[in-house]
Amino acid sequence: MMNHTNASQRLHEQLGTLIADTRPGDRLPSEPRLARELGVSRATLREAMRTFETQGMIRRQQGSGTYVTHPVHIIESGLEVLESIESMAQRIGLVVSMGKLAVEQRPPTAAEAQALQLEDGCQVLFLARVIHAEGRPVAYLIDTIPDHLLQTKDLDENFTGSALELLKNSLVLQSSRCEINAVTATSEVAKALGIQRGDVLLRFEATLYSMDGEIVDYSFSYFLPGVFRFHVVRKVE
Amino acid sequence: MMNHTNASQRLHEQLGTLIADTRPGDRLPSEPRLARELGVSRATLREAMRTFETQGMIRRQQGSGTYVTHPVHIIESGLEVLESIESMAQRIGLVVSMGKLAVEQRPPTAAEAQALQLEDGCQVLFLARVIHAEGRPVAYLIDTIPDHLLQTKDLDENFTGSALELLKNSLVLQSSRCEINAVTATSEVAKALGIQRGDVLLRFEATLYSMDGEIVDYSFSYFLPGVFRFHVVRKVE
DNA sequence: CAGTGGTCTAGACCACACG
DNA sequence: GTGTGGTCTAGACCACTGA
Repeated sequence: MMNHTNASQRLHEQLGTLIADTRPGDRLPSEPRLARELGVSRATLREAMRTFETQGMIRRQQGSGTYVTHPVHIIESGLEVLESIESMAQRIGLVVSMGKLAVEQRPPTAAEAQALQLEDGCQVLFLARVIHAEGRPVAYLIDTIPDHLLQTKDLDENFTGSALELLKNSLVLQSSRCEINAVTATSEVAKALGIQRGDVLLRFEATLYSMDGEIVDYSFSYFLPGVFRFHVVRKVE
Repeated sequence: MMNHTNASQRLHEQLGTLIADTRPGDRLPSEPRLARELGVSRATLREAMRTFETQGMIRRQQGSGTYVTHPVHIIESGLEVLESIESMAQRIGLVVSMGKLAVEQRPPTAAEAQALQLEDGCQVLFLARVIHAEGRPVAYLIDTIPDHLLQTKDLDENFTGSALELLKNSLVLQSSRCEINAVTATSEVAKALGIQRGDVLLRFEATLYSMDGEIVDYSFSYFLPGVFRFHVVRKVE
């Protein structure tokens, strides 16, 4: 076989069986050791591990080790209806919780001002938080909301991470325009989700409209592939 | 320099300005030379280049060089309606064409048989092709169709790459169920699209239903991020 | 043929986790 | 402190392109 991909493929298979043979929660051998045992360099091994990490089969924790993860139920959702992650998870009996939360009240960036169609001098409430399912980070959500609609003081200890639920309290919402793309994780997002910079993520960029046509929320949502299964029914013609 | 991300960020900025200052179509300095000039190793430089390649700003061609690409018009489409890429492109006045085409008539794999709900002994028509826009590969499409619906002989020289148009000729179609995910390119797909293995792609996995409820097509579509902008309107409640 | 990008190696230093 | 993963380096060999 001249095919030079066989080396990578073989390594991929070896890693796959190793992970399959390891009990969930257990730790894999360290990278230097595993690289030696498999006869490849650490860089190559890490590249091969990336796929499994992306699929959520292993979790790498700096300073501690690489662990085989417990399989996570897949969160499935149609995209036609806007739904919070909690709501999606609840439907399949999955427990989700909010991890790190960052709140800022500040002037909007140029992009935010444009997306929200804000006048000069307005401020926005900025929310960034990690969503966990079964103890693992699975999504990173960023919302930017005009501060005449929502302010820091409106966030109490009952805030679960869903900006949607929060806005529903004081507004009648209409719909969200959501752009879908595939991106690689920046350092910031990678850190929040416990993955590596450069790993692949599904990204939603959305603007939320209230019933009277006002833009009330501009958000970025980053989802771990493998945990979420989003679908849409597309009609012909 | 305490912040270790500053090195990467600075490199990213340097690369960005270099690309911006280079005329589209022109070649960048070679990797070894550029790495020397920027004071980083080739591996680090290549990692930094990956982002720009993903965004379609540069094109790397083995044995030849790295070129700054001409900006491509963005192909925008809503997902509610199933539409061929040609049709999408036509709306914005973009010329698309089919690149490499592979056709097979063979028994289905287990996954294909399950997705298409085929009985034993059936055969399928397998279509894989690259779609180009403005001379650049932008999508890789794979369709699997039961061979009682479509056969190799039905593909004439007028085949443009759209399985949808082909099926419309003989069937009344209803809708498509499309799962959306972010993936990294396999060697096969990377080669077809002229990107690197491991680069990020948007993937649609779809099953197409005819008006009488029969599954008539099972497909995977891989899209270059940056070229396509898919959106969906999500209603509240 | 020389030069390019694609891949891999061995080794190093760092920030971090955990005892 | 010790060992982990995260990152970077210098160098090598390969497949491929194009003169």
